[in-house]
Amino acid sequence: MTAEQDGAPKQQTAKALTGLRDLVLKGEVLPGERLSEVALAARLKVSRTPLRAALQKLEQEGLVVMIPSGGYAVRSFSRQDVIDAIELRGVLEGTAARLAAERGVPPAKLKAISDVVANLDGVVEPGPGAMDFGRYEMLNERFHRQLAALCGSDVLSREIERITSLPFASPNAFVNTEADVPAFQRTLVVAQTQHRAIIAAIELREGARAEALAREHARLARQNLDFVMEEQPDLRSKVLALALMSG
Amino acid sequence: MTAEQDGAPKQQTAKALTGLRDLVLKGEVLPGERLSEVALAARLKVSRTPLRAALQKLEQEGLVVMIPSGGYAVRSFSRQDVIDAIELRGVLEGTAARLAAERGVPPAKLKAISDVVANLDGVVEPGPGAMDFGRYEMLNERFHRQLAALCGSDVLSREIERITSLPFASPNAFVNTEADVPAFQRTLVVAQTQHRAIIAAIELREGARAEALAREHARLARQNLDFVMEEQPDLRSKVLALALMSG
DNA sequence: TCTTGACATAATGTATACATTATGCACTTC
DNA sequence: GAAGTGCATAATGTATACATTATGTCAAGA
Repeated sequence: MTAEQDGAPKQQTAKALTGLRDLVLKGEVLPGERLSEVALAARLKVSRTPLRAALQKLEQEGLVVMIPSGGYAVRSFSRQDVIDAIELRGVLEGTAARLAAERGVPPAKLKAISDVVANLDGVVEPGPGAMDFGRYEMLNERFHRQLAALCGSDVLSREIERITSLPFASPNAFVNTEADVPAFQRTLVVAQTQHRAIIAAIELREGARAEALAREHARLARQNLDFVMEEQPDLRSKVLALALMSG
Repeated sequence: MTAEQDGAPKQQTAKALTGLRDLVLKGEVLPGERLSEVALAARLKVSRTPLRAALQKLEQEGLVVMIPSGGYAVRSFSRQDVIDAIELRGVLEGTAARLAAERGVPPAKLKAISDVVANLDGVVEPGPGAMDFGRYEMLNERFHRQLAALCGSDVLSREIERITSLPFASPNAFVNTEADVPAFQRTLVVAQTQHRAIIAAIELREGARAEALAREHARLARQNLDFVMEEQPDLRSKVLALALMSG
């Protein structure tokens, strides 16, 4: 038996990818430190070959960087990097919204995303019991995914997917935190208002407004970032997405 | 001798990368066709391992796509894909210009890019003899590269570099063609005017204007694309960057 | 004749052996 | 005592062997 014993032969690289991503995001490998291939391969129970494939993919995602002398290291992000990534998500989602408005959207797609917005209303509306943040997270991701695909451009949706793969640039990056901070819960109401407005602008073919709204929507993430960093630093450990940020 | 005989040991993947890119761009491997690893490895005189690394990098650049059943194929781009890639370059360069204006630029960087613009003046100005398109190409690439780095955001410049790696989204994609078409030469004058205006807007901290100008600047590429496709289809073969475009 | 099945072939995915290069440590020398 | 050199060790980059899976062909049956 030269090949693998347990998993399917083609999924070793997937196993390495998810395992490695977990190690990075959970902070079990520190930024800047050189990632030993043999050690990681042993730890993840895969061979070096699929591990190297996973490292390359993670470099493409931006989580690790190549060391000039060879090998890889966990990338460390400055606060400015986080700000820029959020800004960039706003710009790209803004472009998706503008192009959708300018070029028009097939009714089926418009109905699908409108349904998501309607479902989000049910989550955000103050009702009996606590707000279901898990459900919000799921619907919010679905909204942003559908928005990225709304204008039908593969080139654009690929790019949005790329920048969104950075955990702190994800639309849900700060949602987990909000559960613990009552003041944050109200930002979800604002966010949902923006969701509605973006779709309305697209339906009305108001491209500039749709773009501006989507940009401002991403800006909420930056607001949350600033709040965590400057007013409640103790919250920072609760935001898993910020584990990669130094400083 | 198990290792390589000729090249340096760490540069086999670079050799595979450039060689494979050439094969794709020169159209020696047709879009949609499955890329045989063994055949390519033999053709490029490298082993399968660095070849696979190169394939992964090219997938990240967007030139090839994974086949669900395994392996890779040359990606085929529709005309809409080309349009979207150009639009996206405009959006990203616009963001670079806006952020540079909003955040300010260190004088050294500003002087460097201003010098490039000044040198471009010398190329575009109608003087004795034919226009030096090679020099324009070099300076134009330098201008766009410096613009991408002007605001100092690694996240943004990485993204611009990515989209620009698609040959038809490169700032120089249509410059080669212009040499053959006198009417096109005047577009270089317009382009240079826009170069000047973008830098001026950044110096004046006029972010919105800088962004709009950079977007409009990319739009020149789309104009050239439309001209080639609709008015002079025979020119299409001269634009190497369009070899990947189907339809 | 068309469809379906099995089989042979070839190609990918994985594992591992090998060669080169980088890195850390000890020793020598100034 | 500090700095530079040489060597041993370990890690990366590359090549290749192996196992599984996909694919195309041929034949048999409807």
